[in-house]
Amino acid sequence: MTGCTDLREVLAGPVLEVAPRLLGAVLRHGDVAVRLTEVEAYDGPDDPGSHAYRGRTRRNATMFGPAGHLYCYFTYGMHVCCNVVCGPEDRPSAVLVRAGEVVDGLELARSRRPGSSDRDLARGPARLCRALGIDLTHDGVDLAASRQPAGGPAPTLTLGERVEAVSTGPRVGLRGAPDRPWRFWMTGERSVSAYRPAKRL
DNA sequence: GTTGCGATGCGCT
DNA sequence: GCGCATCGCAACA
Repeated sequence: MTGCTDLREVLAGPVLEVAPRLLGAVLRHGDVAVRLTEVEAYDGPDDPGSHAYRGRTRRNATMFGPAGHLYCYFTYGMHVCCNVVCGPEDRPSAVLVRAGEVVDGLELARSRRPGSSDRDLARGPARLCRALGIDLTHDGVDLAASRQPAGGPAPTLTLGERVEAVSTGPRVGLRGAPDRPWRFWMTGERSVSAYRPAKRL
């Protein structure tokens, strides 16, 4: 905890540099903590895969704000996914948190995802949010906030050591710009989401 | 291990 | 209306 300023500073860097640094970081919400093993970069207004591509709307407003905030959105009628907003403030960029390994609060995480194996608890962006208990009410929270707001714990992020073995590849599940190798994961990690190569075309 | 498909509702055009 | 930064389950290898 050296701090919040450090975190904010790191996250305000170029998204393609920030993304790999988030590998190994720990996202905590209350009693449950997840060590991130897979992330995906969304860079600026010119990225056809990004929610910010078509300009600012009510939903993606958080992406246009300062780095270090959590951007949560609802998709596919039933799932919540979350991103860490990063980059300079005038550039809507974010890193989608795709998968991780539960490192604390295992019991609670299991109870939120009954029937799942421990390995699958946070394997996938929507699963990870569910395991952590993150929902749309957490959209816009400041991960580097020094104080917890009243009314319950807020998610926090702690950077880890820089991970050496990082693999990259194309992003997952996008229609636009599937070609950019902006997905990062820890090489050999089994908790990365199952990638469906060569989807429909 | 893989591939295929339906569920489901909000945000945007 | 349409599409979606997905998941879980069923079927198959």
